[in-house]
Formats: sequence, structure tokens, C-alpha cells
Amino acid sequence: MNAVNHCMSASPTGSSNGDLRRTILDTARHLLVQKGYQNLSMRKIAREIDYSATSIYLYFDNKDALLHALIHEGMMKLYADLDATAHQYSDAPVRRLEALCNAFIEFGLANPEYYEIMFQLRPERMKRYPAEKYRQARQNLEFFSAALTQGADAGVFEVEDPRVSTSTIWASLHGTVSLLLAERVDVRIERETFIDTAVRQTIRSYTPSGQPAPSG
Amino acid sequence: MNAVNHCMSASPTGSSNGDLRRTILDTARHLLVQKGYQNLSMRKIAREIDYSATSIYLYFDNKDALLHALIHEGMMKLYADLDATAHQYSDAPVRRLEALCNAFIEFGLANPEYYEIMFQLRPERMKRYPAEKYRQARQNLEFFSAALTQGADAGVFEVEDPRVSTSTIWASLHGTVSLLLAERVDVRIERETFIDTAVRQTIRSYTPSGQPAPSG
Amino acid sequence: MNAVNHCMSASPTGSSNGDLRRTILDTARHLLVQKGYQNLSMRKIAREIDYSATSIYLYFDNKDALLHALIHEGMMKLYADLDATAHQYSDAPVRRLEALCNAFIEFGLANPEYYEIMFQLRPERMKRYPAEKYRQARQNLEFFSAALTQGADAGVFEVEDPRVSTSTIWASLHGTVSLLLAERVDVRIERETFIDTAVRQTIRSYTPSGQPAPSG
Amino acid sequence: MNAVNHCMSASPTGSSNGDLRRTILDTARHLLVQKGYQNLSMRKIAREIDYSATSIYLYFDNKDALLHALIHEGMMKLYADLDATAHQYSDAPVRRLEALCNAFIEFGLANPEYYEIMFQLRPERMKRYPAEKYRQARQNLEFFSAALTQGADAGVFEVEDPRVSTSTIWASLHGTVSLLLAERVDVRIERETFIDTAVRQTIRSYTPSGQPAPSG
DNA sequence: AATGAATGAGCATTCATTCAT
DNA sequence: CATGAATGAATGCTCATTCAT
Repeated sequence: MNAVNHCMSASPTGSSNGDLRRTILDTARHLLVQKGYQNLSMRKIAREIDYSATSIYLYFDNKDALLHALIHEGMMKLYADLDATAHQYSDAPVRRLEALCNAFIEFGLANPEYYEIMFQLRPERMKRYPAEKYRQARQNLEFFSAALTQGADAGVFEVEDPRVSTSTIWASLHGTVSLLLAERVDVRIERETFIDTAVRQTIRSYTPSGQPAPSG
Repeated sequence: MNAVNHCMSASPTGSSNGDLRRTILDTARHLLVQKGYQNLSMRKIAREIDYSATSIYLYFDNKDALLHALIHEGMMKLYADLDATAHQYSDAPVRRLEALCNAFIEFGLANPEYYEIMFQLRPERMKRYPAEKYRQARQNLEFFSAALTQGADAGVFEVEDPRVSTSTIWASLHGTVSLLLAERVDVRIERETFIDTAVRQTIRSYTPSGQPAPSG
Repeated sequence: MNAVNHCMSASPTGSSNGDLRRTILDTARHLLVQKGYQNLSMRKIAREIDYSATSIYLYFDNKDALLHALIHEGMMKLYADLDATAHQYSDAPVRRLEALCNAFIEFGLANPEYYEIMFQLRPERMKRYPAEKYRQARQNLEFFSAALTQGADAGVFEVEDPRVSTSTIWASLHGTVSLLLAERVDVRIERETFIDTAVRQTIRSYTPSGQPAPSG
Repeated sequence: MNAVNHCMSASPTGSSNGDLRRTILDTARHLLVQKGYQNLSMRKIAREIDYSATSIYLYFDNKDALLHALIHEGMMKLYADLDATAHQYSDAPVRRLEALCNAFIEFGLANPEYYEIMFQLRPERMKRYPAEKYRQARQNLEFFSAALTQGADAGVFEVEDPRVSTSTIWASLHGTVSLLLAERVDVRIERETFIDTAVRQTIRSYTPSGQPAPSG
């Protein structure tokens, strides 16, 4: 929406030009994870980067636009992570699904700020993330859907409705990440154990004999 | 809505104002449910009950204390719901677990704002919910734990570590509720189908043969 | 809208209570005439009276409510002025109309701040002054209407449609006041001459022979 | 609306940008008419013409200077309107005065925002509109003055002091336009009726027998 | 037990303007 | 001739909280 965007959109020239935009985004992310969405304000970002609040508006039309940009980045990053994972195990659906689950959880734990605005914000609390972007968001689920379908075709998964199953898998992963981020999991349980169990059981619920994932 | 009303006090309780604390909590809950956590302010509560904002501070040290009390109430309510459910199927662990899952989800969907402050608020962003309360909160998980253990003893569940499994079940349920509340589930999927599938798969992942819950 | 209003509405107890409300109104009026409507801000009022901006909101729901209160006061004052005038010449319609015209102009010149918000504000620039108050505002025109009608009955005025004529008389007076307040009148013309001529011609336009007002 | 457009410059003028000053004024006028004086900002003008806000300052010292130029243009336009009218009825003073009155009112209603900055802005609230321009502004009144004097010479008008009378006529017209623009006229009165009556009575007040304008 | 009065800090956003280039 | 970057001041308004009574 401003000249910078228009003229140099994705150019990584490194000049002082797009840098501030980048800095704003990064700072917003950091504040987001530290203080939460409710406490993220244009002023706080400005104070943090030692610029006037007005300056932020040179790079983002308004607070929502800034958030949307952040969401977009998060979606892209998650997509990249999942895509890399899916390519690694392209011919082993069970192992692939397992890897995708782990990748999703890792993404959430490694990028709590992205995760919060991507998946934990109630829609009524923010001007709706533009519809076109939603489509892109849903692409991320396609990786799971594909693994599930392929596994079903190969007889290693029992799946009634792939669409529904994709969503319930997502629910499990989302719950796992959310509880961990909110520090709600029993502290006596090791994080890794919890994650491994969550993933294993999630996959197990789609394998015919209920046996552990047969590694491919 | 203010002093005038106060004088003609048409409040349904009609009792003396010794239980103003009670009224505050009830009103806070109502506002929470109707307007959301973000819109819950001391002022609004006060306006609603026709008392001065100052009065609230006679009963609660600050907003956080009020919120803690609310969370406590939510925990109690959830406990009551789960307790009632557990009693109904005290001798059928699978069916009981299934019912508990459904009860949990129903609670979340029926009390979205309660659910938010109980499970979705990050502790680091609120003056820490006192540790003792957390213990009480964990009681709610005991219902699931018990069903799981009992089922394992009866051979209808395969459970390695009940503590961990309880948490992963909880993760699934939490994810299910969260996605629904955030309106993130594919709109083409019927809500009931989604919930039923989520619960069924969750339980299925703990049954030896992977077959659907054998009704007891 | 707040306790002060409700409990002591018009009581002139002189305690420190309603005083601030009064001070706010007076200060707003002064700022209004000095800086104009566009430059009237809650903060400026607050700064002027050495109170926090927040305090103003204890006495007025918002800026509009403050303006409305001011308009209301102006309407009341104008009504009082016109009423007093009308009573003085209750049986001499021409002289009465003349006196009413002068009273209106004098009111405008003596209370430019009231005049501006009462008559010069474009409706789209302020949330509409509540309808009930408009009725009261129109009452002020009734004095002119009555004089005109009575004069027509007595044969000293030629009036086709009293309603329309009342409005055109008002237009003349409003134009006279507005030009004077905006300091747009040729400086070589004495203010009194201008006013007298304006009033005389206005009345003359309704007298049958075009002769000057026959003093009764 | 920004740099991109700028490059493809689909501006209707197509001429070189030597007359950017002209474009700025035109755009400012459009915005003034469409959005009102309050919404006229340097930024918005700049955005509209696809130039940087800074560029405007190359042609106008500040916002006031721009506004002055706009007022000047308005005065010129009004002058042109009145001039054309005066020429049409150069030998019929009554009809001419009537036409001038109508032309003035029409100008005000057709150019409400022009009218606002020309006649409704209080000088003390804007860096003083330069004195020399005021003189030019007064030229517009000369048309009325001339008609009045000529009519007086011809015996169709009774005028004591043409200067004063010109001003009171102006007051009537200004009041008429102002009330209409402020939407303060009784809605039950047709606009045309109101205007016709206002003009008729205004002229009537200068005709000896008080009879309606004798068409010449 | 309850309140009225008051406030400082905070919010998103807009504005006219400057200055180095 | 034209701009991009930047800003300080301003806006209406809400909030949790305090304190004397």
C-alpha cells in the first residue's frame, strides 16, 4: 500500500529502505510473543525500535495490515517447513504423516508469536484475515490430507472422510501445541515424551490394527 | 444502569447486599460470556450492577483477582459436569471416557469465554494464577485418568503411561474445542460430524485393535 | 448520564460538586468563541481548567454530549430573551416584531459561542442534536410567527404564508448576525446603522405600503 | 492512487507537469466540494494527484496559502456568475437585482464548500486572508450596489444609503444560503418557495409601494 | 459498606510540516 | 522539479486504580 511495497516489493537490496519495514515486523513478532496480542500496540513497537509511532504508518496502513503481514509470513514459513518435510518422505505416507505432525508441532513451538496470530486469534477480535489468504492457509492442511489419502490408498490408513480426518488430526496437533505454549502440560511429563506420544497416538488412530506406525 | 436504578433496586436477588461479591462474580461472568474477555472491564461490571466501580475493590484486590475467582468458578463448573458424567457410566470405562470427552467439548462450546480464561490465557500474561488453584484444575483431568486406568485394567485400553495419555487426550479435546471456537474448521464439515470423529479417533487410538469403542 | 446529573440535577447547592460541570461548560464556551468549533477539544478544555481530560468524562458522556448541553443552554437563553421581549409588547405586533428582531441580533452578538453551535454548525459535522431538542429550538421561531400572524390579523402586515415568512425573516436576521460575527461588513458602516437598517427593511418588507414600521 | 499510477499517468490533462499548481488547486477544490473543508488535507490532495505531499509545498507555502488561493478562485467564479447576470438585464434594475439575488443564492447552493471558505470562515481563525483580496471580494457587492443605485435613480427603489442597503441585502441573501446549507429551514417548506419568497421580500423592502417587483 | 472525584497511562490514527537528497 | 523518510503534536476515548470521606 505504499511506495516501498510497490517499487521494491520483495527486493532484498539491503538499503536502508525496506529495512525499517523488516524491523517493524520483527519487533512486532517479538513483542507479540512476550506480551501477547492484546498488549501489542503501535506505540510499543515504535518505542522499541526507537522510531515515532507515525513512522510505522509509512510501512503499514494500519495495525491490521501489520498483523496480516505477520500472518502471511507465518503461513509462508509453515508452508516451507511442511513442504520440505513432505518432499523428504514422498513415498512413505505413514512416516510422512508422522514427520508432518512433528514439523507442525516444531513450527508452533519454535514460532509461538506466529502461531498465536495464525491459529489462536478469534476472528471477531481482528478484522478478518483476507479471504484470499485463507485459501493459502488451507494449503498447509493439504499436506496432511495428501498423506492421509495416499496412505488410505496403500491400505495403511483407515480413513472414512479424508477432509474430516485431516481436521481432527489438525485438532490434535493444535491442542498439543497450544497446551505446550500455554505451559499447561503436567510439568512432570517430559516435553519430548508428550510430543512423541501425541503424534504416535494421533497416527495410531488411523492405522487399521491400532499398531504403532509401521514406518512406511 | 446507575445511581438512579440503584435506589429503586429491581435486582432479581432482592437479598441484602451482603453477597455483593456474589453479584459481582455473576455479572462478570455474564459480561465475559456476552462481550468477551477483552471487553470485561471493572467499570462495565460496576455499571451493570449499579454500584460504583470502587465498590468492586472492596471484594477483589484487582482485576486479576476477580479473574482468578472467575477461573476458579469455571473449574468448579467443569468439575461438576465431568463428575456427573463419570457417575453415570461408573462401570463402563470406554463409554465413560467417551462421555467425558463429549462433556469436555460441550463445556467448552457452551462456555466459550469461560473456556478462554481457563485454558487459553497464557499464564505469563496474567499475574500467575495461584499454584494451589492449578492443582485443583488438574483434578478435572483425573476423571480421564481414572477411566483410562480402569479401562487398561479391564483390557479395553492399551495405555503405556496413564499420565501422559491423559494429557494427550486432553490435547486432542483442547484442540477440537479451540479450532471450533476460533472458527477455523472447514465450514463444509458439520460441527457434529467433526466432534464425533474427533472423539471416536481419540478413543480409538487407545483401543487395542483399533476398532470403534465397544460400548463398554 | 452520571451520578452527579442524576442525583442533584439542577440543584444549585454551590458545593464543589456541580461546579466543575459548570466550569467545563463555561470554558468550552470561551474556547469555542476564541478558537472555533474545529479547534475545540476535550484536552484543551481540560488543560484550561487544569484538570485531566478524563475528568470531563465524569460530567459528559462524550464531546457531543458536551456540545448538546451547550446548545441546550443557548436555546434556553435565547428563549428567555425573546420571551421577555414578547411580553413587553404583547399588544403591538409591529413594535413587538421589531423588538424581537433586535433581541435576536443582540443575542447573537452577545453570545457568539452559543450562536455558532446553535445556528452555524453543519448538521453532518456533529451527531445530530437530539430531535426533542429541535422542537424546543423551533419554539424560538414561534415568537416571530405569532407576531407576524397577529399583525396580519390586525392588517398591519401582509403575509401570504406565515410559516414561510417566519423563515425568511429568520434568514435576514441570521445573515445579519453571521456577517457581523464574521467581520464581513464594510468597516465604514457603523454597526448600529447596519443593524437598524437590516431590521427596518426586514419589517418593511411585510408592511402593506412599504412605509416604515408605524410603531404599533 | 500512488506511485504506480503515477508512472502510467492516466491524468486527463496529459500536459507536462508545469501546471502542477493548477492540478493541485483543481483537486483541492474537488475534495473540498466532495468531502468538506474539514476533510481537506495536504495528504489527501497529494494522494489524489499521485504526487508526494511534499510536492505541494513547492507551489504553496502552507495549507493556508492553498486555501487563500482557493478562496480567490471562488471569488472569481462568483464574480463571473454575477457579471454574466448583470449584463443580461443591464437596463432593468429591478429585474437585474432580482436576478443577482438569485444568482448569488444559486452560487452558494451549487458550491457549498466554496461558499463555506468564502463567507463562513471566521477570519480570526485563519491566517488573515490578505487585505488586497478582501477588496476584490467586495467587488462582488458592487453589482448589487449598482443595481440599487440605478433603480433609485429611476425611482423604482427607495434607498437611503446604497452602501448600507447593499450590505443588508447581502445579509438577507447570506442568511438564506446559510440556513439552507445548514439544513435549518423547516422541512415542510419547499426550497424553491423559500428562496423565491426570500428574494421577493428582500426586493420588496426597497420598492416604494411595497408592491411586488414591477418587472423592470 | 460504599462512594464520588480524580487521574496517568494508554489506544489507533491523522495531520502539517521539515529536511536531506 | 520532486521525493522518501521521518516526526511531534494532536484527536476522542477507555482503563485500572487510588484516596479521602
